[in-house]
Amino acid sequence: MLETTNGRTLKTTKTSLRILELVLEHDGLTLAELDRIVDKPKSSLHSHLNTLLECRYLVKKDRTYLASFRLAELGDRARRGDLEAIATDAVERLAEETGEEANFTVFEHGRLLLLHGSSNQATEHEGESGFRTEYYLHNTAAGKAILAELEREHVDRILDEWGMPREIEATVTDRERLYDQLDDIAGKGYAIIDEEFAPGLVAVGAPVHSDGDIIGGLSIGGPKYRINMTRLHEELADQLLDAVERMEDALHT
Amino acid sequence: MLETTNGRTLKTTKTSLRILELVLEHDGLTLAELDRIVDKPKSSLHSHLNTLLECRYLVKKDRTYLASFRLAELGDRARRGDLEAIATDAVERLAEETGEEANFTVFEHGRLLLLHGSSNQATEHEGESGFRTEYYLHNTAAGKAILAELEREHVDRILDEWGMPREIEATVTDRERLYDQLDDIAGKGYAIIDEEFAPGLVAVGAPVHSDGDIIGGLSIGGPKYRINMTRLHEELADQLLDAVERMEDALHT
DNA sequence: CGGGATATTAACATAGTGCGAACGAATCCG
DNA sequence: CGGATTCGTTCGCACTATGTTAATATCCCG
Repeated sequence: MLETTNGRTLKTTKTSLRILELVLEHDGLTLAELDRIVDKPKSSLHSHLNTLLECRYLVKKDRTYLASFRLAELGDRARRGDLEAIATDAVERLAEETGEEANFTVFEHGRLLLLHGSSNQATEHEGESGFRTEYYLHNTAAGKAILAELEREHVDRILDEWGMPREIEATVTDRERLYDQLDDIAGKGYAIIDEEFAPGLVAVGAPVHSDGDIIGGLSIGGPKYRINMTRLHEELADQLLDAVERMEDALHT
Repeated sequence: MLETTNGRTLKTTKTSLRILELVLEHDGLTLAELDRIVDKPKSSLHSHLNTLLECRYLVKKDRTYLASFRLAELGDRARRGDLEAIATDAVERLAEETGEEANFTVFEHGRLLLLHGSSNQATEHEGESGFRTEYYLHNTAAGKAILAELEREHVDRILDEWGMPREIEATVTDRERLYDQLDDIAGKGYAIIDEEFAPGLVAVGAPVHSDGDIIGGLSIGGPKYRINMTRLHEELADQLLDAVERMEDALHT
């Protein structure tokens, strides 16, 4: 699961995929609209769109290009069913036990992708498109816990690639300070965030392993007025680590 | 939703996507394995894999490339939530009413993709990978009903692209015979299949429209010993057409 | 430790892409 | 209703970026 960014990389494919993602994000685009977004000649864009059409990644309704339903089905195949089931169980049970919100995120390419969260059942991003599903490592509980287990060199590669954008005031944006925190975390096996991601939000997180490497992170969080630091560090951290252990056992088959 | 296959098409992107799909189908591939499947130099394949890695469509675990979880999330965005909900309702209700199996499929690029079927709850292709999710038009009830509504020229384009593979003995594989059937169907608004798709299976199907064009097809089917031709043509066809009407109303918002 | 398979990098020639511009086809507006 | 504008598609050239072959590096097995 290492990601090294060297080696040859095909620009044609890259821009095709970029265009695909733009169409996805905008829920459909026409050539002219795309032309306004991307600084490339119309004719070029046209070739890319046409290729994506022929490969059935897009569909054309009148003049606007839309993501195909086939893309959704391809995406489904990318899900590893067992992980999804196990993670969902773990999250629901943890949420139940603690009364707080639990999440499992997949660790991939230096970021965390939400697989299942207890708040929004079934991960349907229903309605509002503003729902976030991808997180940084430096400002999330599970993320910091994961970073603490990686070699410093790897941490650096990730930070180089993604940076450490400030989410709110308390977000750590200085590498040295983050390194210090990671050293603290390393022994405990879990990390916390204290309003570093969103106002009033505190959380505990820990990595989940399978087959020797980190596949994601489990976390519990809630409003600061309900969770004080002792509860976070003791009660919740314990429950979290138990849940992680159960998950890892379940994955071990 | 027309698909015309002319215009420039980028070979680089095409092979990249082909490789992506191969990785998907095989649930992970190593470079050497891929090399055995695809007749291209290893180094070329390597560039493609590397590009897909960098774009986060793949993930590398040891030496095998796997579809990323991010791909699954991208796919989710391709789903139009309203359609999914409406189709699911329609299918479940129809299955309940008739006691037979109902399906809704999306019409795209000359094929039908299963959105929801009453037999397997929630469209999870759990377990067996052999589960089919993509159908031809010429040997399915909904497919024939759709073809009957298209202009002959369009029908030809689709048949040219996909052919008319024989599924079992009774499958229509002759264009002229299919044309005749389509003429029959045209007036009725629904089509039937009689063991043309699978042994013992009969079904009725009809197109579902939204905003003027065909977006998919609804169908009911079951074993021939339980469904005789009169029930199929009268009872089930009626219930089907009612369900289609309800779906189209629901979609009209 | 060494041999065979596998992955990665390097260098080169040309196919294939990017580009600009010209053409057509819609669509808007007075 | 028709001129003007926006949008989509096609064409041909230049040159970049890809495919390829070959060499190097890494891994994995006994």
